[in-house]
Amino acid sequence: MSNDYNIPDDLYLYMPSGYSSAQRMAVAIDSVVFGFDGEEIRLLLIHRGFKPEKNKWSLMGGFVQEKESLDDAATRILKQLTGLEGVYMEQVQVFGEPDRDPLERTISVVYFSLIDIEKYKKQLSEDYRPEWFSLDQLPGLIFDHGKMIQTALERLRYKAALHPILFELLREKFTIRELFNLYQGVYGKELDKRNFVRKLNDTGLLIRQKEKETGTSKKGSFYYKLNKRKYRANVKAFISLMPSRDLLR
Amino acid sequence: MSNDYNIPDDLYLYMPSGYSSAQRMAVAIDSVVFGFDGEEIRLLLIHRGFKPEKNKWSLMGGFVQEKESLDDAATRILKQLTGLEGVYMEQVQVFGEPDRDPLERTISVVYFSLIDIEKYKKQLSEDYRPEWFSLDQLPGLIFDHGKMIQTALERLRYKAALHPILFELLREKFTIRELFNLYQGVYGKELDKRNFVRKLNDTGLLIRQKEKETGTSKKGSFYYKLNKRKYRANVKAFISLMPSRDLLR
DNA sequence: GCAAAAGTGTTTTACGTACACCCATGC
DNA sequence: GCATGGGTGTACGTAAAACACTTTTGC
Repeated sequence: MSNDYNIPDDLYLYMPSGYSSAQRMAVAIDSVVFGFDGEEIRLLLIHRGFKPEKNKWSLMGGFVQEKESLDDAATRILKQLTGLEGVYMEQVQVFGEPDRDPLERTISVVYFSLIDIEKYKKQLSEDYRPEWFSLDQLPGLIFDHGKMIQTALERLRYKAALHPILFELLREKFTIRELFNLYQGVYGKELDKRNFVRKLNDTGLLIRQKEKETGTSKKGSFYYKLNKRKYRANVKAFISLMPSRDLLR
Repeated sequence: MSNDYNIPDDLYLYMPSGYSSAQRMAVAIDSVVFGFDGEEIRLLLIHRGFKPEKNKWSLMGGFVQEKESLDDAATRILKQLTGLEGVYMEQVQVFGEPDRDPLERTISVVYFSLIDIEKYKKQLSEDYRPEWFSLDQLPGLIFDHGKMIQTALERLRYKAALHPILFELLREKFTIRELFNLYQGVYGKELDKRNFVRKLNDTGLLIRQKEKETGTSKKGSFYYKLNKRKYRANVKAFISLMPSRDLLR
């Protein structure tokens, strides 16, 4: 018996130099980056130009460094790819099947982030040969990255059904049509424009600008900005712009 | 340059024998076990009988083994403590601050589980000297376990506000009063009994039994069982027994 | 003048909420 | 017969949903 309490070795036990029975594993971050081009929601993937799995696509990822928290690592990796900081980001889930990575046991912490696709298009690091993909045209992905994306998307839908986080995907100025397209795209579902707009106005989150966007219609549509004070107060609150009936399946 | 694409070494790179730049870390599970005694919700902690942090309390935890998935590890650890299998369990979040464990860098994946406190009281492994604690009387906890509990509780509240998972905490037969107490306890909030009961009946999740529970009242109150078929179909759906107004803060 | 998108209102329905009384029983 | 917890019903208000027409302007 190794201790007074009949506790198996694989439980927490302090040893003079590290835990006795813990197997050490590589710990990675994989980042699911969502963007929105005004028409549909898109996902940023990087191209895998080396073997194995050459010519497949991959989430942007990397290993957690020695003195780095998980959030810091996720932030760093997103910045490497997009040049962005201060982006909305959320931990989704950890993936840790023993054989998920054929090379060695690796635990991967998945984050999703929501970025403004237009504003940062040119800041994208070309080192990774990134491309934006439609959700319905995703390519073959390495490892369990397809499942990660699926899980991240479900989480996004879940969260966005109750909290107004999808605003993070829009430019500073946006039209209601864009927002409408965004919600329809995320949920793959037709919405009633009139009810949507009314709910939207009721939130008090929008500030109408004087300028109009004139590219898509003759009449032109007003630009809006987000009321940031109100937004910050409400991200944690329940604000659903989706019909309540069939939120999740 | 180590490769064709100008990719830093801390990104995924296949090397003949493992990843070049990944620091290996211990990967642990910590398990937040909720139970309900008919009156209030409780949390299962184990006593830390050895130094450092002797006389503090701790979540039940352990390390992920070499060929074990995270879910399997969480299942195993719960079984070690409670003897239970087939329990409702959910991954909450990973905690990975660099200094969260003073002995060595350890990533901890937190799960919460919902168990029937009565049924399994006697199956508890005494090796760990476990005790049930009220949420408002939690003792001092090691490391970041206090924060883990806080996060798990928030997740439980979030989830249970929308999905009928709290049934997992009840015995096979239970009274409406117990369920009512449970919801009030989880949210620390007074509810209207009449509205609660009506919503409950509307769900169609309950099957009234012929027997009554007679301990707490002279009239006696009917036992109910969960309609398991309907329950399974609904765990993933939106069914809220909470007032919708002030669900989350 | 007409096509194309923008923008706005009303009616109906359903759900949540507030609220109060009778029932069965053990003592 | 009364105290205790068990169990049920109704009226009201608000919010969601269904539904259609007018406006603007570039061509």
